[in-house]
Amino acid sequence: MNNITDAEWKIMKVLWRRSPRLGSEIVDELETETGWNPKTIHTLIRRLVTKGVLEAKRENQYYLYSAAVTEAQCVREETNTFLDKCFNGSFNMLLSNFIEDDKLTDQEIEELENLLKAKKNR
Amino acid sequence: MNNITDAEWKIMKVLWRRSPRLGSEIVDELETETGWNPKTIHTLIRRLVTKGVLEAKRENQYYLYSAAVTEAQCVREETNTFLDKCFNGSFNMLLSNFIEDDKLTDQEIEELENLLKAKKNR
DNA sequence: CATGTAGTACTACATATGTAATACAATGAT
DNA sequence: ATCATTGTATTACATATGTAGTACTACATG
Repeated sequence: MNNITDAEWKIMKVLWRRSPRLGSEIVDELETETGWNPKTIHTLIRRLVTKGVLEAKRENQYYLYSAAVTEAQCVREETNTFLDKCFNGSFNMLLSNFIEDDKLTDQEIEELENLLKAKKNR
Repeated sequence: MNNITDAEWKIMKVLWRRSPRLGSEIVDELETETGWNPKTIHTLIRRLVTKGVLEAKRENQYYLYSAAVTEAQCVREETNTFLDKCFNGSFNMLLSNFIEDDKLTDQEIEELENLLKAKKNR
């Protein structure tokens, strides 16, 4: 439903790895990696809370933040948006494109075949 | 290199289908489908020219627009951005996710297997 | 020739997004 | 008790993006 921007996505990833967390923990995880000012990180957190995809529970004087939507849901939405934009919504078109582009190693192709085989047998 | 936004992408698609085209032809293709005002369409065209992904050749008093980047290039960039965001850049992770999510019909799975087989035999 | 119409050039404006700064308050160290 | 630090709340501001509007111009038509 609610759009999570690229910058916000990085916050969500931290919370998807483990929730709940204090703001300071999120800052610790992201400050070096992203180079963001802690203020920036808190702004992003607040926006995510406003969007309803993060939950904030006040514990004493601080907030504990948790992901309120699953990564799977969000990834699914992103995937659909991406497929619509680039491949008219067709996953197979993406795949053919990828396969023809020689983006996959032989080993990856093997793995895929096994995945598909396993899927069919279920 | 240059970012093509979602709205701009629709313009590009028209030009990728056939180039060059007059502005009026682009408007004709998109006005009904998108509900955009012709002025809006021209704004998007101009931005794409500024970004260097469309070429504009003056023919008499009008411009003829052509795609200056291939769809394949753009799709590749979009794909990489998407994979990085959602699947740490791993195409196989996307695939497993998709397959487990039951997003594929049996027929699609067949098609994929054939694609992979064809690829391996080459 | 006078006008309407449509393309071109430029401008506008709201919302989104990235990236903070400021103001205030509570806590922890002197 | 005081002051520096750090969260919280609010505000700021540039650029991006969606979505046009205005001004000017030139062809097409009555």
